[in-house]
Amino acid sequence: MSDPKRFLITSALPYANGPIHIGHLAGVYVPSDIFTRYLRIKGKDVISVCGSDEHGVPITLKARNEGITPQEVVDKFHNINKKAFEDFGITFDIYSRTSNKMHYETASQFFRTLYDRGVFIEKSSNQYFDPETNTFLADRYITGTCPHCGNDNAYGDQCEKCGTSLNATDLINPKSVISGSKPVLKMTKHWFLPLDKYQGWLKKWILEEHREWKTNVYGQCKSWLDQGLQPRAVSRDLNWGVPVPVEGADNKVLYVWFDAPIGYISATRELTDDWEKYWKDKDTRMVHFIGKDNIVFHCIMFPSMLKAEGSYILPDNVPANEFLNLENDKISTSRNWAVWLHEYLEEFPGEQDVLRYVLCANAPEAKDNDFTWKDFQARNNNELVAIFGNFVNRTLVLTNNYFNGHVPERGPLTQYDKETLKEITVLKEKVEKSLDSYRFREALKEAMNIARLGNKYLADTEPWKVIKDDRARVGTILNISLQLTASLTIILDPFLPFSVVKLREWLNFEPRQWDDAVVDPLLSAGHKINSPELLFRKIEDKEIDFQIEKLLLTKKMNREEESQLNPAKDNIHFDDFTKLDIRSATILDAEKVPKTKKLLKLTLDTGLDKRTVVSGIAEYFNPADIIGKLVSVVVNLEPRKIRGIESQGMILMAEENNGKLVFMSPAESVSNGSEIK
RNA sequence: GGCGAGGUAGCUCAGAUGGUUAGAGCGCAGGAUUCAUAAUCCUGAGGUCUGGGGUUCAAUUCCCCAUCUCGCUACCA
Repeated sequence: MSDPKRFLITSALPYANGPIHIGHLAGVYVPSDIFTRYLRIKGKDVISVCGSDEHGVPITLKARNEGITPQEVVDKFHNINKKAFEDFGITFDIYSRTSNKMHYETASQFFRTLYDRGVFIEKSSNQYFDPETNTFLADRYITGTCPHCGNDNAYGDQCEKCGTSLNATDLINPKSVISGSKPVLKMTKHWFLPLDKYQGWLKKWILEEHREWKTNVYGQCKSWLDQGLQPRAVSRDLNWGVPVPVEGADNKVLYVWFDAPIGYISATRELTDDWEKYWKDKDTRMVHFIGKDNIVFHCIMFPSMLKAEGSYILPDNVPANEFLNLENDKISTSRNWAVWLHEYLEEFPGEQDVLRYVLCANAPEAKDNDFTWKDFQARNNNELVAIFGNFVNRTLVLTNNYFNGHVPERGPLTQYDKETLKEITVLKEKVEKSLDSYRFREALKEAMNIARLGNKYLADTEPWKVIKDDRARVGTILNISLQLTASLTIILDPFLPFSVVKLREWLNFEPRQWDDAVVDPLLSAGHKINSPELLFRKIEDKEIDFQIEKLLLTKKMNREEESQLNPAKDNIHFDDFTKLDIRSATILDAEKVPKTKKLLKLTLDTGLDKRTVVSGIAEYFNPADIIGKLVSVVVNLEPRKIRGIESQGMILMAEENNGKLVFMSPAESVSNGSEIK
């Protein structure tokens, strides 16, 4: 691996609609910070940039719900998260935000450059427009009836009941979320980045030149490239975001996926006038730390943008992590299923390193992992306290007791002494090798092995016995133990920065560079050390129980929320009711609609006729099991084509809150075609 | 439905280009030890490597089928 002149580390911009949780940390920020600190202590020219991603529809929706402005929403979370990162020791050189002026300028310029160069395709299409508020409606701003499952509250991009993704124009009875009025279709123009044009280049760049990327990253890219890329819109009709810098583009902003990664550039510009050195010099190595949900944006789209612009460098690697689960459940901001960083910092003050350690040791590098509080406790008590903390404590206490806090002279070395010292070099190189290839868990394990080595060394040499008749030998043993301890302050620096600061104080030892970890001796004989405190404290069962209780409470509240019934709908006239023609019918045949997850094609005997009905129930029923079933069916519903099959009616189902479906069947056998009223 | 990643000891995870007794940490059992936050050190028990086929002298590692988990994406590989 050739050595670049400098590094540019980016960490995924957290979306400013919620606080940071352990999933973010384990997936992105802990590894990126370890990597950055590692490069810094190696004396490399490195900058780490990040910031809040503050645009996009969800933030405007949140603002509307809470009756505040989008700016107020992002101000709140930007400040919370910026502080939480700082307090947690994530050392970004700058934590910026996409709502600031520099970003608007940078993003506009970037767009304009591509625009002037004729990179974009302009396309007009019909989109829903709210005549009352005079705005185009993003998909999320439209609700209506899902054509698949009949849910009345489906969004324009997706029905959350049946999970189908939709086009806003698919919805039956569409309704504007903003005004409640019925939207109308209106022509609107958008700009598309023709990703298909970069397909050939991307294939070569990723599939041939970056085979070393992690399998999850490489596989995902390959999947996209094999499918063939399509032009993708880079603008939206919205008034929250960076305005499209083109005449006649009123109320149009840059789409977030285009806007956000440019945030890395604007953050760098804000940090230093010398920013181009980091973005445009071939001797810079850029690394994107992200979660797996961001892979295509950072490996396909952003590189295409950079390539289209032409003067920028491309990422050298994109070490995306998988996801972290919490106590066997997916972490979810909306369901409050998370360990929030700002809460952790309050509840475990001064114990940043414990969480950093646990999240690194159990990082989801190759597959989704699970965070449990019990594991958190165990790793703290059995590893940090018992291995690292304990070794340090034994060494410093012995030195204070036997040599009054002075580093003793080193006498003649035994073979074992020499091997122990040599092992530091071996382990240091292992840590390096792992970090250089983004294997952080392995790196941490090897670093901890230095403390393990120390414990074993003390157990084998038994200075507390030897002291009775060979004080000089004990001096040598402790000298070597102190050497190990000093090395630890360097090797563990990227992982456990807070502990390392304490340890250095006790050792009375200045910060040193990475390669100094194998300098011998680091502490010269006679050097005075201070008296130590404890590096880590044991975490008690009751603290863990408290955290688990907290999560159980969340579960309970979520359940209560879910079990709340929808309020009754508005009253209707009897006439409206009599318009419905519901009959009993028998299912004659049922088969899965090919290439769908939820749809069954049913043939019914309604007494009046035999007809076909498409129903979104395949997840709950096997076709074979429901043949012969007596059901209720609305027979005068206007026929509708679903997946190319004309559905002539609707089967009545009762739906539990968890989505489970139950047939509304006559309690006793009745003849087909009997009217239900 | 398609595609991608994963399913390895009780738990959390490693296992590059296939090769003699499949690894680590924690947990567990036994022993040693007391300098240390009852921490440490040694030894040991524990796996039909999701299931079923196939290729090969040889497969956890390659191919096919099934199944489960996660992610991406949907008239489309």
